[in-house]
Amino acid sequence: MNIYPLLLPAPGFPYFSAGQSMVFRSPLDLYSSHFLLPNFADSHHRSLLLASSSGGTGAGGGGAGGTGGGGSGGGSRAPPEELSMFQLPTLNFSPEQVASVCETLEETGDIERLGRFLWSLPVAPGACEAINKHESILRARAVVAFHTGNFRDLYHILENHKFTKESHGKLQAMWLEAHYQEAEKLRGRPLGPVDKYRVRKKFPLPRTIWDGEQKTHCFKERTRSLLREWYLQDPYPNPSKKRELAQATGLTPTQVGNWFKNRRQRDRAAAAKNRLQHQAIGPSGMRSLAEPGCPTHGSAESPSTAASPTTSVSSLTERADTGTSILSVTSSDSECDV
DNA sequence: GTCCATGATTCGGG
DNA sequence: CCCGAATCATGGAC
Repeated sequence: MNIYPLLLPAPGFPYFSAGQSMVFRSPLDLYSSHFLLPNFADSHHRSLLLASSSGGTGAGGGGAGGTGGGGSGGGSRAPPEELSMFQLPTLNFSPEQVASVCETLEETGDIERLGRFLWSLPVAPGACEAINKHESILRARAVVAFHTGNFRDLYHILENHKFTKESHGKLQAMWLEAHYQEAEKLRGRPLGPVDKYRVRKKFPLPRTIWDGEQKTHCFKERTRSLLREWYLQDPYPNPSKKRELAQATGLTPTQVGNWFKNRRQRDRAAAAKNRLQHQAIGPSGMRSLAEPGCPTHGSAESPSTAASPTTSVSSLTERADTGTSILSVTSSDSECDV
């Protein structure tokens, strides 16, 4: 799930990190930042920016490893002498222009350049606030923080600014991936699915990047019983039948297909297990098959056994393929109403 | 925490 | 495409 390949954090990356152990950029970085900046002051800043990024000539391709972030948000500030130096050329563009540059750089994927650009922005209190109003700029800062491994900053940005739905997907992926990477580093081995699940549980998405919509876990019972009925008649529905069923249930044809596929797979697994136990314990011991834990729930519903209204909402399984009839009643089937 | 049920996804085969 | 098999993801029960 490594959607955003992580760049190694550049040494001396200052950002708006919590102020501890600030390391400042090299003179070369500073110089290249300044060299770059006048280009943005005019109305062609976007095209100039892009042209310089591809050419790698002089200032454009320069900047060495020193990525940087917007000097706001987290609170750290450069010492006065440095502040006065890089404040000078940065006040020529409007927040809108800055946002526009951020969007362009983010789209092109030039994260290092985006970082340098953000880093060059003014740190004066008024300017910071104006700039922080723009989602593109905040998102850009989050992207750069992620790519440089500044996860504290990333979390701080994501937790403290409300983002629109359009940004949610990307920001959520960064939130999770950052937490995965931290957890992985902590335990010194790759995370399995369960580990990741626990990480997600431990660090739920902040509401600033999540609209609170729950993913559906189960279909409605009405949907499920319909699917079971049709499955009984034909476990291999043709495409038109699938569409029809999709219409009737409100699911997509793919979901219907998945449901049938899963149903068949789990019936087969149950049958296999059934056979195995049959061989192992002999015919006299078949009673144990109806015990909980045997994954025969929710399989094909026999019309004869489903006749009772009380059992029709439960799952009754008939193992026609093995010649033995197993009835198992699940309660889980009726729990979910999605 | 672990196990289970269940929907979704991936992958190789035809 | 669809299939089966394996696996992932997720919510819930215990």
